[in-house]
Amino acid sequence: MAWTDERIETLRKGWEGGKTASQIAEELGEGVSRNAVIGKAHRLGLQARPSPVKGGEGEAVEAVAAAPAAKSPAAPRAKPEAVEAPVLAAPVEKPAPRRATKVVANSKPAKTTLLDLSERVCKWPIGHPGEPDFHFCGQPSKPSFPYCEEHCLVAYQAQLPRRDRSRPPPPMMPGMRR
DNA sequence: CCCTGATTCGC
DNA sequence: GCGAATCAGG
Repeated sequence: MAWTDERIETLRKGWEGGKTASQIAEELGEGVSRNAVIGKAHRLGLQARPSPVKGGEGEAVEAVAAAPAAKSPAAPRAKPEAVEAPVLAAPVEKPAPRRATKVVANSKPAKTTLLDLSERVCKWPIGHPGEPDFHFCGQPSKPSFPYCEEHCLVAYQAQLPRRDRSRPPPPMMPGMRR
């Protein structure tokens, strides 16, 4: 989509108004990513917004190595390839202990509660509201859908001609009682 | 995991 | 000019 004056206006307004890039992207509608917003904002010169990363604090970590290009605007992005490990540092290098997903003995099923809901988890209710164990499906939702694949199939059923949908009753819906 | 903004770079 | 990919920090 093109950056019309109107959309740029929305962007500028939101950005200066303190909205996050995500919120602005959402406001601009589909087809506009958070990155698109940030990229455009910078190109427009709207910069300087509290970045969670910028503060960073300096501190000369290892010093020695020496980077000829010490003039990095912000976070320097070193390409993995070009990095040469200093031989004289780190006498005891640990081989990155992979954090195993240790599911020892007592691991709870971890039910998805109201508080766990987000844009990308399936919000299909399991059980009935008010019940002690009422929760939500919680599976990864289909992108841009409120439910996972499985529940989307149940939630979004093509409208059949009235004549034909008389007989086969619809499947049981969550929260439905008979 | 989720989120944030910043930067790069192929298109 | 654009923005996905990626980085880096919370």
